[in-house]
Amino acid sequence: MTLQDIAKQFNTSISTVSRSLNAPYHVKNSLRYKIKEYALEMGFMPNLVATNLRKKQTNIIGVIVPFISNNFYESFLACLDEICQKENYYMMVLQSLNDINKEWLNITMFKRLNVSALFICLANNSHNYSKMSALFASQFPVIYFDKVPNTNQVFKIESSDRIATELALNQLFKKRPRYIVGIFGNDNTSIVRNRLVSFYDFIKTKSLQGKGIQVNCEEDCKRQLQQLFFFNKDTPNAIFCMSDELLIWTMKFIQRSQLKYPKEVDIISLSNGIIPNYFFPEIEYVLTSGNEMASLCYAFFKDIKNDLVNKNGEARSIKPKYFKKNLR
Amino acid sequence: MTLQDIAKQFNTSISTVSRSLNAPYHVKNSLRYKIKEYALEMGFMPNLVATNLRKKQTNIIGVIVPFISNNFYESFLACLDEICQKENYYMMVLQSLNDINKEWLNITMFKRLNVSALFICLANNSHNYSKMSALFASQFPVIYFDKVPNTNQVFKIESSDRIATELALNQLFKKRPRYIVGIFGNDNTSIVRNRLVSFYDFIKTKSLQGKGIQVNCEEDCKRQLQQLFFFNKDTPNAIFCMSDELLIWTMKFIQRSQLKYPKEVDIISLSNGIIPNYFFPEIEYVLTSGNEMASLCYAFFKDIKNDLVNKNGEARSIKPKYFKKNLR
DNA sequence: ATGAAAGCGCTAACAG
DNA sequence: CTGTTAGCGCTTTCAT
Repeated sequence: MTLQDIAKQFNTSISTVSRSLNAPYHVKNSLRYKIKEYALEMGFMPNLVATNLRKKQTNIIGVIVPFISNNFYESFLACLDEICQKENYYMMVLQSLNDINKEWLNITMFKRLNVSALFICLANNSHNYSKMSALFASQFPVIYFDKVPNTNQVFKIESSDRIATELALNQLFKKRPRYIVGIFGNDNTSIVRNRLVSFYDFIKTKSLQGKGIQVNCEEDCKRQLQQLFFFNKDTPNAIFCMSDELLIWTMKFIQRSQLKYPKEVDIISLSNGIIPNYFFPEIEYVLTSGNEMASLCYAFFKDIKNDLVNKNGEARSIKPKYFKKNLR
Repeated sequence: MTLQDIAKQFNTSISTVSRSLNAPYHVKNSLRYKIKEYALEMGFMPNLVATNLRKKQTNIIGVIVPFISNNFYESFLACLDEICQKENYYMMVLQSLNDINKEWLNITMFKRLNVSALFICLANNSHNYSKMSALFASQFPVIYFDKVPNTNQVFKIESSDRIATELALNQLFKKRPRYIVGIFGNDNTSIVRNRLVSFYDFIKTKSLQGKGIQVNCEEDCKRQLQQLFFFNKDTPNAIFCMSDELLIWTMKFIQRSQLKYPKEVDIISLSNGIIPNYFFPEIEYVLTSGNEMASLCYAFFKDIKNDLVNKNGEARSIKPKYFKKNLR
């Protein structure tokens, strides 16, 4: 069923039908009502592909993340999805699997689909952003979030790694820890680097005993923690985990070693709030939720869109706030 | 940059350019090479929207799931994504949030986008499938998976709830349990019903003592388990969880109550294999992975697609196999 | 208030 | 092997 079909039904033209459905004020009321009713009754659904081709706009917001199945991105996507629905956009998600070739493939896909905007969290070591910025540039906004390029020439929303890390460490600090272990991923992303540096800065400022370890798998994590907890003179009594995944590995170690927390060892994590509640007692954490970042991305997008129209588009960066949870 | 632009560059027609790029055998080699090279160099990307309008085909496989952030769907999506990439399809995911209105919105969206196929796991209590089947019907295949309509008139891939449940219970049975608790969701889905019935059938057949409880939240789960474990004459010594979420709640109870497993209570779960490894010792489980279902969906789709061409399309249903993991 | 017509970028049937 | 042409379904300008 197309506009054509409806037009025939009323012995009128395609334009009139189109106008009845979209720009009501230009069609005689009586006719308009009849057309709308008929369209509704027949379940007419305008072909998006045709509309998009004509309008050169899709109302699709393309999102690229390394993995869909990650607590942080999940919360980001859930929130963005909700916003999009309210605002009459469609969210389309593709994952890069941290593969920069796949990332590029996804980018071109979105370009060819004429998406209205691209929100992207870069794959590790991605250098695609230079090509990409050129590609979309003046046509559609590209907003980088979470893992962002190291340049000021783009729109980006970074995670405030330093603030979140300090918030968590301060929480541990209140309970006068003797020796803090920081557990970090061992990939070379800005996130890991920032959190690691903030960790050591904090340790230094507070004149604490502390050690940051970088682990690449559960086994590695276990090995390093065993070393620290059972083969050292000084036993740590506080742990900071920079992510959910690391928290899981750490908790496996804790349970295996039958260490009591928070009594023998105090634990805090950066998290989007799901995993820490899988354990009893619940783990303290600083909420680094994707929700806020999604809201910021969308707000940023609307802002830029207007700017693009006014030709004032200019690189800017925003940082979200963080909150502590499950505190004792 | 469009075909037009390239055509001008070589003083030739749009068709020749199009053919050079898509149907090489119809263009003189020398010209073809030059055109392809030029297109590559200039980073030409054919407009998908135009192609789709013309071909009435999008190469997008639309997927609707209740939630993206669910271990089972994650594995399904990850696997399907991989397949799609290999086969030159794009996977587009929308979530219904178990809201049948949002589900319907998503369905119409996919319809209007002319997707090549729709894979859908129904929202709880959805009755949209009757309208939907009519909508897509002969045009595109609709494949229902996991939560499927209770009719034989559609293409569907069900989970083999009975087989998976029996596999898990048999594993418990080997260790001669005195009293098995089965923990089930309390939504009225076919999955819950099937697993619950299988549970009781098994208990009966083996003449075991057993009780199935249905819980709707962590608190409820705790309350009911406390009752069974601490306020009853007979204490259960084996637990069967029908899903990951229930396993998490159960483990919270176990840890809180300081029950030892597998010594004091043996635990097994149906799972897609992530959550059971969050605990130490790891929990035994029967793998109900989304991966296999994704493969089956895609294979089914290709099959139906050919059938549709041959006008032999006929409702069929397939069931996947399951495997046990983490066994002791 | 309405219709005719152009055209978004592409493919494919047809003619040569 | 190549160009011309029609048209996918829709929006929008320009007449009337």
